Amino acid sequence: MSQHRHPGAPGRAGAVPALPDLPEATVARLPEYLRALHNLAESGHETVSSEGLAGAAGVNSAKLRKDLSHLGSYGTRGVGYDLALLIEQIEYVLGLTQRRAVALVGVGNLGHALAGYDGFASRGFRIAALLDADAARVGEEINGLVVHHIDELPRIAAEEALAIGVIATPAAAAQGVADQLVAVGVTSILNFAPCVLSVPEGVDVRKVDLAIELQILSFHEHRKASLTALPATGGSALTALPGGLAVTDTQEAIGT
Amino acid sequence: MSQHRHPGAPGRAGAVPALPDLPEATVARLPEYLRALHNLAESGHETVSSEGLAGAAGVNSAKLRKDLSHLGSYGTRGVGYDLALLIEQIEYVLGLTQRRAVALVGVGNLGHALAGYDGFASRGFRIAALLDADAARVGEEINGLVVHHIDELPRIAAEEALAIGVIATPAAAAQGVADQLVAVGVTSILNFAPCVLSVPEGVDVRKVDLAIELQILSFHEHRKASLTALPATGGSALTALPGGLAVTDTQEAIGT
DNA sequence: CGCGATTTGTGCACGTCTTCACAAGCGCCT
DNA sequence: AGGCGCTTGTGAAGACGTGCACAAATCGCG
Repeated sequence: MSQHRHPGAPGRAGAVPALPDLPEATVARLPEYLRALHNLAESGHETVSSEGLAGAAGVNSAKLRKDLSHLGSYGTRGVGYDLALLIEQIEYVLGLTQRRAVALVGVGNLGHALAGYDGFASRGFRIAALLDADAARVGEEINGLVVHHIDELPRIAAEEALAIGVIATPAAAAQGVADQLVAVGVTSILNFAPCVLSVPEGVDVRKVDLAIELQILSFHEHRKASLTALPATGGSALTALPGGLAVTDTQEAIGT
Repeated sequence: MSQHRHPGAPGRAGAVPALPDLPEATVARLPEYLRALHNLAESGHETVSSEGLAGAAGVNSAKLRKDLSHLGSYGTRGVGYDLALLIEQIEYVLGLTQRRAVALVGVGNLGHALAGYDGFASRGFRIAALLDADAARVGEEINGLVVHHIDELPRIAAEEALAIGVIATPAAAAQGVADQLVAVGVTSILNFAPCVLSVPEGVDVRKVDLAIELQILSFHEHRKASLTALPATGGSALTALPGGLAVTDTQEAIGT
């Protein structure tokens, strides 16, 4: 296929260039590729092979090639991918060429950490507002941003085009906050509260739950322990374990 | 199948009861079911139907039944699932009956938040150690725990059976910390640093990256915007957008 | 005791994701 | 110019996950 569909002119928005609809699994990996590409670019590389990039991103090289092929990407056979071009392509597809405004609701323990996290700014995100329902927290300044009351959300949304809402409140308050975010036009929500949000169709919700991740790991620990215990005598003690990893064929190392 | 294999006697460990090896997707959903079950139990319910539990967990009821069937669970047809029994089963399978010790490395912004997060303790986890490489942070007390230097990891691991390591360091330090954790026998790592860890076989790594989640949402925002722009005149302005969600058939609401 | 209402557990078909293996294409060296 | 080695892009097969639809099982009631 030398006939490319010119998937997008990243330079300037305006002409809508018919985004290819990527498999969801591919979309989830693109940010990882992007990070790896930036790292490689800083190390002075100009091009990279699928093998090299796959290694840096922790995936299979065939998977990587198929992922990139979905966005009609430019790579040259026998050489590899041009770093700058590929970065530009991925950033365009992910919509990172426009700096999106993020509203962070809930300035507790986690909210503080998120407000101070540089990973947001380093990609194309800008925290446009810190909000909280607790009047005692309103006015506090975090990382150069002042905390506003959640009731000011409509006013702020009118001034700034909020793209994404981040919920870092207790579970009990999360649904109400989600409703308020949806009401002012936010259609993408990142939810850190341990609860299920119900939102109208067309609104995307992604959930991050630290406790869930730990429980998944706990399951694998449990399974590994039962596997190593089986070939043993049977009723031996389960006191001190470490020393050398014995397990052999269990699970792949990198989880998704 | 009325012949159950007696999948596990949650009361007491010792006899290893041949954990069924569940599909990974099922394992990832079990913690969510567990949380929903606890909520329902607090509301005074004794039993719950697959439909009811599925609603509370935000999944399809058929999926839920299939998931539960994998762990040979007890439900009674015509009635539903017994809450207490199901909770016990899931907690056993996830290995939450034993309180696992977690070592948290990196007490920066995020580490502070994690150290203060109750979600750990509320499930079967206990932060056994706070560690950091920065001598200025050693000795600081967070949430009743004292920060130790990372070099004390071997000593701490000898005293407590560390089950899980949590890495909340900058990306540059993460691989070194992972190596140290592996060296003292940790076989499960939860990585918050934005980088790929390479670990020996048999070690499980799960990654949580806030920036990646935002970028995935950004993609969907970008796609939604391009979809709503297409049927319009073509070159209209992309200034203020909200007012009413127009998108119809786009994506399911709850992401995984 | 039998019947109907209800709900679980599961066979089956479908869609998505992954992985292999290889042809097509590109650059370099002679 | 021609050949050779290397790398991309992709067809095809297999693994995995999902959802429907229904049989089997249980309870409650007349």
